[in-house]
Amino acid sequence: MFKPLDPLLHSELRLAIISLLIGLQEADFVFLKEKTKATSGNLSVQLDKLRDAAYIEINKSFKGKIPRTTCKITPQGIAAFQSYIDALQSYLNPQ
Amino acid sequence: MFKPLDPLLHSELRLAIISLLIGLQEADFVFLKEKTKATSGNLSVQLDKLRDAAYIEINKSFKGKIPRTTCKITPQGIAAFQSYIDALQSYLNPQ
DNA sequence: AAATTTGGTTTATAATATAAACTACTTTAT
DNA sequence: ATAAAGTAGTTTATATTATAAACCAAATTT
Repeated sequence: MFKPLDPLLHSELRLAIISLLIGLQEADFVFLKEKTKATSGNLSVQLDKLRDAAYIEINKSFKGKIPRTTCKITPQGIAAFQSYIDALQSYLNPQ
Repeated sequence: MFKPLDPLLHSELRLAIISLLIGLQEADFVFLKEKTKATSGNLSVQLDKLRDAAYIEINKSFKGKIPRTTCKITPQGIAAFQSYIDALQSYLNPQ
């Protein structure tokens, strides 16, 4: 009847992050922070959780003197998002 | 960009409860428990939260000698569900 | 009449989300 | 040169939420 919802994606901020990354090749911390309106702390924590699950990759570098954190969705992340949407259907249109 | 997701509905069990009640006129505790696979304790707590938000009404009676708790969605509950689905769209198809 | 089942509620614990405080710089103004 | 303010985060503490375990009262079964 109801498919379980991946708890990692069933979070407003993490879902927003993945939504953005699905459509983009790469996005950096500042961009994600602006788009999601998240606080830095919350964003930092949730990005780590997504990376720990291998849903995204996080790369740290420098743009001149300024640190830059870029994020990229992985194939696992894409698959998880697809499953999440699929599972949601079972709630929106239950049999 | 991203519409906020009503935290009351953004919960696997509460979403399942509302999903069921949307399609039904009324459902009782035992029915909801079977369909959602929730434990009694969890179901009890989440039903109270939905009632506190006036998303559902809870009615207690007896079926013969046995207690019976029935639930019914309210107009506010229906509206909240609609908004939730609408907000979800902003995550599944972000601009 | 003891054990089990039904239909729950309450309470305790674990997990999660969030904000506040902090770190390590860089840039700008004095 | 130094102080103040800004950037880009991380860490830690706290509040909220979800979940399970323990419990209760009555009914039913053995």
